Amino acid sequence: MNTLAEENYLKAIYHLAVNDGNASTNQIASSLNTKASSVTDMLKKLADKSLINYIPYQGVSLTPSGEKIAIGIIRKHRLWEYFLVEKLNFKWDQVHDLAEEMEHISSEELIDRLDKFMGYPKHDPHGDPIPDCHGRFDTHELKPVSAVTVNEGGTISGVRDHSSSFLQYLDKKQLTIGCKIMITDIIEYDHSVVVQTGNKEVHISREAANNILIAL
Amino acid sequence: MNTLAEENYLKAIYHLAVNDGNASTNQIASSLNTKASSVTDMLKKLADKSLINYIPYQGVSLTPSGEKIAIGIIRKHRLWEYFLVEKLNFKWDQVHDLAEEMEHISSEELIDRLDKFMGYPKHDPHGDPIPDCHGRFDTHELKPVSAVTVNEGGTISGVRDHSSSFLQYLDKKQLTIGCKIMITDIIEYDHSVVVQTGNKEVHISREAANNILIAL
DNA sequence: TAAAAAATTTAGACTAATCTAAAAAAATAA
DNA sequence: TTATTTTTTTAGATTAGTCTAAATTTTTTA
Ligand SMILES: [Mn+2]
Ligand SMILES: [Mn+2]
Ligand SMILES: [Mn+2]
Ligand SMILES: [Mn+2]
Repeated sequence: MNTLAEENYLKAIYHLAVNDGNASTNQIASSLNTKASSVTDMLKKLADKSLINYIPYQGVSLTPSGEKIAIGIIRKHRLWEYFLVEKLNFKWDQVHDLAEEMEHISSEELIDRLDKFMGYPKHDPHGDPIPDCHGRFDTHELKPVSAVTVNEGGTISGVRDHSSSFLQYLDKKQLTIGCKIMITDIIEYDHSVVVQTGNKEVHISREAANNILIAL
Repeated sequence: MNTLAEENYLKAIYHLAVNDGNASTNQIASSLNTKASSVTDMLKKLADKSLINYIPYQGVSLTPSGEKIAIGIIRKHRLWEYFLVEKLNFKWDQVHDLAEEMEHISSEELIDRLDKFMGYPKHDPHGDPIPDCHGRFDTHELKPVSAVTVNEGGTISGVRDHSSSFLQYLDKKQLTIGCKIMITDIIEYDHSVVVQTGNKEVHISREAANNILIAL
């Protein structure tokens, strides 16, 4: 099928192109910790395989077959993350790097059986949607806590920052996926936010508020 | 750590050297479906890393650190095979190739947690012993059915041929790991064997009898 | 709109892993 | 023990993926 490097490029392009549908050489290079010249080489290879639309100097987008592969890898990544947390009791801040490796296990049948074994979960430990075996997934809108007004609230359903340090910080503050929260105050001075969670009140920075996503 | 190719070479050398402690270039080449010249190149690399003892023209053996790596890979291979059969309901003839890929997932912690999750199984679906996290495993003697006399019997505890076709054949004859059997007759003409299993009697060739291992 | 800066591609080199063909060493046979 | 065969190693190429440095194109700034 495709090499490990090709799969990583397709996935990176998919994530970068979610917004404007287009990814630049430098964006890809920085997201894969590689050099722009290496990216150019690979873009030619992927274009030859009709997995991306590549116009030199103009950036790239995925073709339908490229997108199908990318979504397949994301499906595997998120299912393995779910497995690691739900079955092997890893913490949500420990699983990403492991899943980066496991997402390249090639068997479709394996991943479909894993999906069934776990009861067809809809979201990974970070709240991200898990594509089903046809590549479909829900894409409901979430709001960053920083965009919510006082006395509004909702359920924590996602994060924008997936770094271990941020996830550990959320654990400590008991702000995890599924928690119902209510914004009780916004400090004018630094835009930090006071949040009611369960019986506790916690105080978080504007930056943290910007990286926590809730469903209203 | 080590590359995928290096891991495969170490594992191949381990399996080949089980008997006489030594593996030849050609043996390694044929077990990895590669050419002798490629093997020579890799042997130099592994010797540089002190993972094998290599004397040109004399074959190789694993050093203690090479053996430790090889056993670690075999542990992963067999634990994943167990997982695939016990948790994902694959058949015993479907899991080897999948495990060939999964055995290279690098995390030790992952495999130790998987081991715990499954209750520290001692044998894989083919009866082969699973090394524990220290690399220890039991090595009790098994006898091929072809070496057993009439009216003797025991429990099927291993196979020498791991091919899908042989495993499917055993499934069909209901000769699977854990079955208690008794040899009721040995045909003089072709050394084929009549075996009592449960309430049935099955007739198997000398070759098949040679590839079924029992504990007395 | 011309100059400067930034982004991207090209040129040329490197490593890991593989191959074929030829040379060398070891094992076997006459 | 010499000749033949088999095994193993060496020599020289190839492919995927990466790099640095230089050239080119695009974008921004003045
Ligand atoms: Mn992840
Ligand atoms: Mn995730
Ligand atoms: Mn196997
Ligand atoms: Mn096995």
